[in-house]
Amino acid sequence: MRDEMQCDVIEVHPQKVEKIRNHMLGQDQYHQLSELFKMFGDPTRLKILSLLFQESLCVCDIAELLHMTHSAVSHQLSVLRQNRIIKFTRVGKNVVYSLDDAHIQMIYNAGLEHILE
Amino acid sequence: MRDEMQCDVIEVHPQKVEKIRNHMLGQDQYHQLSELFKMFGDPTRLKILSLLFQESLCVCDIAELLHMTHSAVSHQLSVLRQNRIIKFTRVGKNVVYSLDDAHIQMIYNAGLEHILE
DNA sequence: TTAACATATGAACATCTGTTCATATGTTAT
DNA sequence: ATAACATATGAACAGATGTTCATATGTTAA
Repeated sequence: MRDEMQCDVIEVHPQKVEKIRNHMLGQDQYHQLSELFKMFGDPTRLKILSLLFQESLCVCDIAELLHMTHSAVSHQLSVLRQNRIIKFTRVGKNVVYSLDDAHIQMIYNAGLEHILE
Repeated sequence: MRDEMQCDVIEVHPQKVEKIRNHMLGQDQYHQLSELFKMFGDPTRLKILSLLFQESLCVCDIAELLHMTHSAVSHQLSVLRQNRIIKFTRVGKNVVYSLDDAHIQMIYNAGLEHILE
């Protein structure tokens, strides 16, 4: 019934624990959720997102705004694309990136509210 | 005026870029924000948070619920504590952890809404 | 077609992250 | 004080992450 944990059954509050366990998400959902939040866990990607909240932009504009190489920006855009945070359309020589989903800005804003107290 | 970027001023849409630049946050704020989101970027920490949304818990209960070693849980709790996501109080032999701020659940829920479409 | 521009991508690299293991600290009951 | 329990912490390690560099792909204009 119990595993090799050190603390005693009496100490662990078993009914409390069982009740909480029933309300947990599935493993896969925690994983999905962490992958989503990882996208917000890097300053470069946050900057890119905050730019795209204002306006759709090409790689070149983003690189200029962030003072970064095109390559570094393109790699991050690729990550954001793969995680369906942003989408893109080709316009002539340029590839224009924009937000894929309104949820994204809500998550960003929820975090921003927190750090601004 | 411009740096060693490859693309031409005409291509970069300079007034568009300047307008957007004025609305950016400071470097430090992007960093703070990314540090905050990093806390949500790991399944173990998400699980711990989702437990604490329901109820304050001691390390032992959390380890039991997550089938993890006390040490691994304690390390993550330490990270969450240092980033002021959770707080703790000692109750006899136990240390009981709980949420530090209502914002935390809002951020989590915003993410959860997104992955649930 | 060729040259020039815009973006993408693979490999390499240094750094960061999360867990484990061993050990230390702190609390309570005896 | 001592033993047993609960938690914390440092070092070490494997795996993930972000940037750079070199190169490839794709588009447009000449």
